Amino acid sequence: MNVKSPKPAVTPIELEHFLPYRLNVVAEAVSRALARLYETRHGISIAEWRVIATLGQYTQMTAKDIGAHSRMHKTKVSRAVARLEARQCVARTSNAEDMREAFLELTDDGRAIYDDLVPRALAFERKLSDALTVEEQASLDALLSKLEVSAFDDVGDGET
Amino acid sequence: MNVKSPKPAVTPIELEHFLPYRLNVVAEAVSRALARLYETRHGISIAEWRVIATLGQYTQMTAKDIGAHSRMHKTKVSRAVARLEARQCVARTSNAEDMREAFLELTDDGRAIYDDLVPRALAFERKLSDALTVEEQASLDALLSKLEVSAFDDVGDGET
DNA sequence: GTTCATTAGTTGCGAATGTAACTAATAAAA
DNA sequence: TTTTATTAGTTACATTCGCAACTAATGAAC
Repeated sequence: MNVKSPKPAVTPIELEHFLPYRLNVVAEAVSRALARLYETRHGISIAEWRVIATLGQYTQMTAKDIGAHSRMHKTKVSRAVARLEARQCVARTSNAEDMREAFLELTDDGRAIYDDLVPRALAFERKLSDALTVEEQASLDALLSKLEVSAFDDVGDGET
Repeated sequence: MNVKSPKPAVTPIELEHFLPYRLNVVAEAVSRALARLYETRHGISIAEWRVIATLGQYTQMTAKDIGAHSRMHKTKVSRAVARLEARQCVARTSNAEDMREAFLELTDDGRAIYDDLVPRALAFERKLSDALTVEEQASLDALLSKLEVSAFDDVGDGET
């Protein structure tokens, strides 16, 4: 009892190998690089890009559905759509059957942005995953899917 | 010339399989769940956790080194450290050899938080990667490393 | 030693974010 | 029909973020 407990000495975490940290660092680096593309070419944010991408793929959708599909908070969608509408990239048609919601579509301007960005975004992705073999790419896709399930379901309601 | 060019018709991107999007969604879900842990137990943010984790691992460091190690913008580090200092979790000792910088260390309170969070963070990670086999975990780690390199070096200074 | 450049760290500012509260419309209950 | 609950979407508010500009200290050039 002469040494005053020589430090709690928890085995430390090595941040560099801590999965949540690593995922975040990679995702952030990728997002940032991609955002630069959207921003410099068309002055749009990633949220705006996601709205455009969703409408480019599905033609017509409500804000709620866009949010569900692109996994964005409804206020984020609302504001992204508002900006895009102000810039005439998205058109709103209220639904006569349910006046709470409105169908959103790309305008010609919006589609022009989409058409311009799609090949570049794909090229970006290709360049990114050039570091991986085809098998690795497939593997990564599968692993991300598993993590996604795990992250949304399991984690977050753990013990405590 | 009777049809007015039947839509540009770029092959659309499927957002659900677009790597940057997927990485971001997974990373965000994981971060959010983990942040809830740090927040509810100790009222700290992820940035603050990263500072604590870095100091927990390396004992003493300057703000600059913390930023480099945990890949955070210097203003983010500065503000996180300021909050932690105000809460007596981090102590600052200015370097007599170079008065611009200061060495940072965890106080007892800071270390208590660290000691409390480390096993929980590791449990969280374990739970998360329980969805994967051991080989898959190793594979993911390697793939993330490759992507990290790719994202930081290659991409971002492409053509245009 | 004096000037100039660089570096560590902080702060002002505008933009972006999520929560919670709100509006307006629909649906369910009574 | 009238009340009550739910839903789509917007907005007020507080917080967070990164860039750019700043301060203070060090180092380099001369």
